[in-house]
Amino acid sequence: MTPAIEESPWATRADKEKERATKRDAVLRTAVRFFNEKGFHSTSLDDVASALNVTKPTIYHYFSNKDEILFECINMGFEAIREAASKAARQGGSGMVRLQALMLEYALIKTRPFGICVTRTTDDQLRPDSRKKFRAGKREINTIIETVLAEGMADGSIRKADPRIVAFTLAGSLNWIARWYDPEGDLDAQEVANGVVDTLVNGLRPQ
Amino acid sequence: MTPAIEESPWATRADKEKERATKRDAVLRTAVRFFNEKGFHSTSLDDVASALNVTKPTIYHYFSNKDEILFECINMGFEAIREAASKAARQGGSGMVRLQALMLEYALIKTRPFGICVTRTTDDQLRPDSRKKFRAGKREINTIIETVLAEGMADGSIRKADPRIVAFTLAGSLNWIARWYDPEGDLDAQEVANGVVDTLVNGLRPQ
DNA sequence: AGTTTTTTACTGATCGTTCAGTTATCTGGT
DNA sequence: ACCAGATAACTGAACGATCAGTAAAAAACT
Repeated sequence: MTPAIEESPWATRADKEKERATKRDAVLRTAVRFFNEKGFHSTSLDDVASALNVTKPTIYHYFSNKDEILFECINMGFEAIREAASKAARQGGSGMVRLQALMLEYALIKTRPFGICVTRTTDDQLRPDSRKKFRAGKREINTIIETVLAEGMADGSIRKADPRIVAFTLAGSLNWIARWYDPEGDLDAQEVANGVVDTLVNGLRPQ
Repeated sequence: MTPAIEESPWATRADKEKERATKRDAVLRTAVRFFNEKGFHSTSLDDVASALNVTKPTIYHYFSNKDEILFECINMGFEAIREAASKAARQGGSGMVRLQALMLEYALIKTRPFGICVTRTTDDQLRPDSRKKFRAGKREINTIIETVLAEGMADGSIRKADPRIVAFTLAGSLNWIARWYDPEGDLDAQEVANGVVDTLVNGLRPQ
């Protein structure tokens, strides 16, 4: 083993790889902000590049095209939802309890850049290949919700109805947060999440 | 008075104006279908023109630019919602009753082309001027919902909560229909509307 | 003849993408 | 310790395709 030497000014291979990953990540984070703010089509790679103080071709060192950048942003959002789902599943409890936990996390994700990006992206913005994966991802999430719903209806913790329609109703309210939530506004993300989920769980009818 | 003559083969001024209006309308209807299917940016005016068996400059005879076409599509959607709102207001009843009527109509509109277009359009697709009007229209509709909600909460027919959050929750579920409803699917528009509204009114909790 | 409608042919701008080349850093052989 | 070749990071400049939008002429209509 090499003895523990004082700091070397030279980076190790691991350091270099980490730096590359960091830069790649910075591209995604900058890009997703532009996409959410100006829209995908109205964001040029020059916008992203100059915000990072580099030139456009530099971006092509880390990504092979604009489609890939968008797709990876979306994937970050999907991944967050998947984690929320497995966390909710792990915690156990009735269908209703698990669904509520999932919805609260889901709502929070929809106030954050990558989550917002998933909602704001439409099929036509992606190339056929990514579009397929995008659709598959949306179906996957829809299935997760539908499954928990069906379980809750089976165990009596959730009112019985067509799980397909209910799933879309929930997804609609939650996804829509990505279209109206304002971090500068006077409602913070947690208040929004609680409020939306409460409305969905208890409905409009009094009592 | 001119006597009632037999049919003249020449069109009257009114006929000409009507024909022009019909053609203008056809452009909107064709355009909105493309916008909804391929997205605004991915739809070229050549697409629209050739679907109508004319060339692109013909479209410019009826509209001054692409932005105007999109904006008028949106306006048709807004107009439909406004009508639904005033119809619900006219019918009277408790806040809950009027809100339910509004939501059912709203849901149906979101299964139809111009309604879908409103949901699918994002700020960045419009020019500054239309964008302002678009935002104003969205605010207007939001205010309508919030007002009925507040009235229902005041008269006790709707459970009390923050009307802003509840309004967005409802709008989310309803608008989202525009993103998932499939006219070819096995659920018809009325079933979807009933199901979504039922879920929102009664919530997930049993009983 | 004059007006409306439509077309042909073209322009101008945007922007994703690529290419050729520079600099700096790293690696392996001596 | 040194050098040669490879590799990574990055840039300036240009290409190619797509479209929105326009000008001018032809066609249709009254």
